[in-house]
Amino acid sequence: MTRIPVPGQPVRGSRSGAPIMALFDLLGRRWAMGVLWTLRENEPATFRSLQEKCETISPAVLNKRLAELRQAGLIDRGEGGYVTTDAGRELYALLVPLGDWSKSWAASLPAHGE
Amino acid sequence: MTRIPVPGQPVRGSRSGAPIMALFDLLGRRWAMGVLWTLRENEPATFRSLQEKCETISPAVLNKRLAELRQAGLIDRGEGGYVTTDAGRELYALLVPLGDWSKSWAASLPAHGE
DNA sequence: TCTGCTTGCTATACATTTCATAGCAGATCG
DNA sequence: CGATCTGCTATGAAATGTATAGCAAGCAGA
Repeated sequence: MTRIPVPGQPVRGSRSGAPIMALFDLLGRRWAMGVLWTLRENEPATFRSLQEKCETISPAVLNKRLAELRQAGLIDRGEGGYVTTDAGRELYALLVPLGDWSKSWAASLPAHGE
Repeated sequence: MTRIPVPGQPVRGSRSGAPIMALFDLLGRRWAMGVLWTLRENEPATFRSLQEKCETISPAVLNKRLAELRQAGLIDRGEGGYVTTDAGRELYALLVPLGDWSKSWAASLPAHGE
């Protein structure tokens, strides 16, 4: 099983395991925020539907992220599939402003990268 | 040079390049949020001092993240070292609530993981 | 019960990213 | 000319992620 970053123990980025660093470690894994975002406050989502919504995620990684997010108490498996927990919804709420901000950020960029 | 996720173009997680997905791609790289966090609104930081504050980051990755964050317009190189831009400070401000929340999250976890 | 479909994954092989460490070139001091 | 600090590059190994195939379980209908 994947070892998830635990606050209070050394994590990538902090030997002390400062909560924020543990969180950054957890969320700084490919797709972690994307999955949480996709799950939102919506209906329970099945593994396959999450896979589709995430467009390009591979099942191996999706499975890993789901396991980590569950261990972290952010999501859970319910009747019809995966759902966010209270904690997950709280965290999601904190990501929403990022969504708003990202639009103005996008607008401020050259818009044609490489 | 590292190719950074550009809103409006396909990024990891979205063929459409939705701004939030581009942002998640950028921030979902190891150390990206940690570097931004470490840089805060503080004094300009030198490469070496950032390396120390980040404890375990390797120079190769630090250099890569700095280049990406600069391309993304979040940080810049000033007189005494690296500093956050206005946009970087805006984004940092959005991360602050995560720092607060992470403490209650930490408290709610079994606290002894594996 | 056989066929076909969906579901949640696992297996495999390969590519990319990150880590850890060494060390270099340029600037500054004495 | 050292000695030291700077920002970084080089390198090899390990960890992580990608892409695709496919399996086993659970249903539905015939």
